[in-house]
Amino acid sequence: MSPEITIGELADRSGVPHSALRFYESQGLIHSRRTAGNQRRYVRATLRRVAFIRAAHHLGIPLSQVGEVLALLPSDGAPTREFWERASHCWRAHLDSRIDRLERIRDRFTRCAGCGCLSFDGCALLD
Amino acid sequence: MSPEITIGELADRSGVPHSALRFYESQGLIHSRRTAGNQRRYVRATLRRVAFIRAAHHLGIPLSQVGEVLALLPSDGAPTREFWERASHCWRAHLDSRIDRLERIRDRFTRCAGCGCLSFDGCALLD
DNA sequence: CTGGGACCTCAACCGGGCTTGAGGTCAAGC
DNA sequence: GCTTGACCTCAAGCCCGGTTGAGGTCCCAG
Repeated sequence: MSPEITIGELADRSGVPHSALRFYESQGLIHSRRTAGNQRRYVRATLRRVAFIRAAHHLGIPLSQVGEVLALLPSDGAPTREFWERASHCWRAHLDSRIDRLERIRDRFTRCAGCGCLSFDGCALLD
Repeated sequence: MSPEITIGELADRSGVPHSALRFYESQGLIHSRRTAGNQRRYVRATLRRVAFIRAAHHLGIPLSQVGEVLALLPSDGAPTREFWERASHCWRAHLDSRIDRLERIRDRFTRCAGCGCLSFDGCALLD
């Protein structure tokens, strides 16, 4: 079991297609060494980075923000526990605010739909 | 006060830019008559249609779906009260399900962040 | 009748998060 | 040595909801 993995292995083990991995790399979220033949080789910690990226993505965090926080790690480093805790705290807040926003919209909508108005002067939905 | 309005008036009164109004028209969400000089003239009911579109948009409903429901009205018709009630019922459900989904993600995330795992076998976030 | 603001069309571009394809190279097994 | 599959780059395309710009026309007030 080599200490480095190819892009195919990374794709298989993370469930993320090659194309997306190359894209992440182009965005600076992950990094690779190149072999003499110009092929990518990843350290195994990259698996964790990819997991971190997918988890964030799943929460609706834009890649650019994920990049910002991953930039705080060494380029070949996996997220540590402390790192994960800080990020998750921040994302939890992000999720909460998205939920709040939707709930506020829903409540306003409920009042508005009740009145059936849909007019320009008076319908709270059309702010 | 003319029974018809220009695109500039529609833009001013609805708060939606010309470009977006032309785009809505290209998508079949609103309709216009053309003058001899090829300029658009809208019936006033179009203001309501635009309000309807913006309200839906605000709720996160894709334009294509808004188009589907607006297609049930005559091309120059404003949404009626009954129409609005049916649509709002449907959108309310849409909003509820989005909120549910986010809450489920949040709960799962909260459990996962608590364990700090971020591993591939066992982390619920990486399904 | 003229000036200028409102209007027209069509095409290109934006961001986000990739995918797809063309055309070429690398590496491992037989 | 040859085949085959995994890999490479770069460019273009997709979806969504528009915006921006170029180049041209309409129409109304003075």
